[in-house]
Amino acid sequence: MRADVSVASVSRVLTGAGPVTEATRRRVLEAVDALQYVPHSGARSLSTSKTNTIGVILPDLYGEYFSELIRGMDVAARAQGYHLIVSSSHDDADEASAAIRSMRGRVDGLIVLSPHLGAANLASGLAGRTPILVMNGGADEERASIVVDNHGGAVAAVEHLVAVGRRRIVHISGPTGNLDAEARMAGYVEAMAAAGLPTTVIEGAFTKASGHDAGLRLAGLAVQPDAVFAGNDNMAVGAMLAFQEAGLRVPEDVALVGFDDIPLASLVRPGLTTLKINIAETGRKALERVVRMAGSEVDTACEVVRPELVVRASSNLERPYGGAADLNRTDVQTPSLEGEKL
Amino acid sequence: MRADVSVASVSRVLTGAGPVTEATRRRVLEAVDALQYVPHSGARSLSTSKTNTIGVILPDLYGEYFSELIRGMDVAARAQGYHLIVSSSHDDADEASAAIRSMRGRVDGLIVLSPHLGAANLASGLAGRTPILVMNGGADEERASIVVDNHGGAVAAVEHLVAVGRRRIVHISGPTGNLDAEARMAGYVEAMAAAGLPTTVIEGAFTKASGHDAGLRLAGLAVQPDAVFAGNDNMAVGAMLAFQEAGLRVPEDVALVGFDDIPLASLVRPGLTTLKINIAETGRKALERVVRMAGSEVDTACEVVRPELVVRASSNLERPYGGAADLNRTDVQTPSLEGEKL
DNA sequence: CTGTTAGCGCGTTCAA
DNA sequence: TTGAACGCGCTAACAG
Repeated sequence: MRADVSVASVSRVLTGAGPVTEATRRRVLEAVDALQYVPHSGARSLSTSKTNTIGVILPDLYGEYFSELIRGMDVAARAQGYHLIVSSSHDDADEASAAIRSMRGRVDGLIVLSPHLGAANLASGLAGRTPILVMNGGADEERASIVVDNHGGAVAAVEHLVAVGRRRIVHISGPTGNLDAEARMAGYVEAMAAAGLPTTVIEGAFTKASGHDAGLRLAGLAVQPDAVFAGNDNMAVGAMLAFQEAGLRVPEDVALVGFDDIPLASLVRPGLTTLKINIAETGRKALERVVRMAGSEVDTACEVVRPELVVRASSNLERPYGGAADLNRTDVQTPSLEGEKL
Repeated sequence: MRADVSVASVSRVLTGAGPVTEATRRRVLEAVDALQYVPHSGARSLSTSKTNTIGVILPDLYGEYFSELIRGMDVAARAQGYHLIVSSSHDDADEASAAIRSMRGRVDGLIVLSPHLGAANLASGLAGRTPILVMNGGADEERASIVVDNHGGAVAAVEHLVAVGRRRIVHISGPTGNLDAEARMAGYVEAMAAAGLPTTVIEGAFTKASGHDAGLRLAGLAVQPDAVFAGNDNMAVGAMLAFQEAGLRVPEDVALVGFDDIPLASLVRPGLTTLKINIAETGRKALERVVRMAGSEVDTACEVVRPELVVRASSNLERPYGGAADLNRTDVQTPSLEGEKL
């Protein structure tokens, strides 16, 4: 060794654990500096069985919902001294399951958002005791999870549209098989029934393009709807554009409500009424919980995120430009999240 | 061992290397299945000194530019059997440098986008021979890099605005210290000089909010500009909203050009004229190059991405709704990228 | 307080 | 073809 010390002393100095004399400590740091030595975190992980890394399994990275979520997780991860490893674009359960398996020995915990992964896949996916937090829409009694109150949000959306005088309210749903989508649709159906109104559902795919398609079809109908509740903001924005291209006015002819409150929702004209989920904040919570679980804290709670109705101009005749003030609003309270950088 | 074989045989079966009898091979696979055995990738990495992981160092995850970029990288990574580990929110060189250091032994290569990191920091950051590809705006003679032709793009923007009859063209710049921002501003200044026009620059921060602020200031001027070239789309959109709130019409009163062609650019009304960078595609290329470098292929090339002027309604009186067709367009050619999922 | 030693879980020599 | 031993770089337990 450059500093005439053993590897153990070096380890002690670098990890900060164990007793070291100030003199040797200085010698070690000096040598580290001279040799440009950087510890090999892979080897450290093998020795400590701690990787300080959390894996995130996503269906896809497209759309602002997921990028916001990852941003929230990443900021929290940095604060906790953790790294984030992302894995997306899993089109089926097998792929997602393989992705989970390949994470073994690489992560201390997992956050799973892939709706393809049922409880069975999760159990078979990882042999050891890798903590898993699921956020794929299905409430899980046994496992740590975060779910959005999709049903309640959808009911609030319909009730709002009814309150502003709409009656022919159509729902553009998310894809079948997606639990979030199905819960939102169920809430719509129930609330419409409660209001004594007939239901109409067009299936979308949570994408802007599918919302656009649905909007064009609705605009071409003999009896057009006077309101649309879309399963998410992405589709709502697509539908809004379709309506505008077809010469329909929003909200005068068709009121529009989305779901999620992605950043884009407050930027489109008219501003989009939606059910706000504090996305980045939810990501932060998820990461902090899984980190605690990695510290062998038991956690089988199912946290429910309740979306909040944010009324903007798309469903409100009295607020033509509502939402502009949102530009300077910071949703997440963490100081480091303030402002919006490139 | 469950299958009465040595660890070596198991290794041979699982890695596919080395000679194995069909009989033992079957026994091993059977035991693997029964035991729910999953190889420990961390240990494997230590042994092979291959992590199959690429690290991405970002200044921040905010905004569509970076999420698109990561998406392109992630898709390519999966295709190559690689994982992606992201690390963002490094506000200064020290933090970013620390982030790089903590990646040692964790990744096979690095893609660095932090503009804070000069060549010096990069060199001192990683001791060993971890391949690094830089994309932080500065052309690097020695190192593998991908740079955008910011100067050329800015010149094209100004020439376009001049061609459609604008004269009082103001630039909203990105933050000082950001190399991309500075090159775009330089291109603006040069092109304006070539056209014999006076320059005005307002400094922004690449954020929507800063573009909004700049827009409000410009709208309040005694002599308002008849065109604005913003350093990126984010700021252009912010300025567009500010103009609309101030009662200015785009493009009739003020034409607007952005930079990047983020997905939002074709969605705002009017559609935003911009300099298109195929963001996801650029991310894909970056990942593939760094993976090749990890396979000890030497690469010190500096690839230049030339942005393409996309004219939409924000600078064109004859195309009030230009950009709607973009909804169904797929920028990246990879099949798995088609459509736009939640 | 410090140095020596034994694993962490794998891939990879070598000898059998 | 297979199995036993070694080493990847580090930390944790022990002994000095």
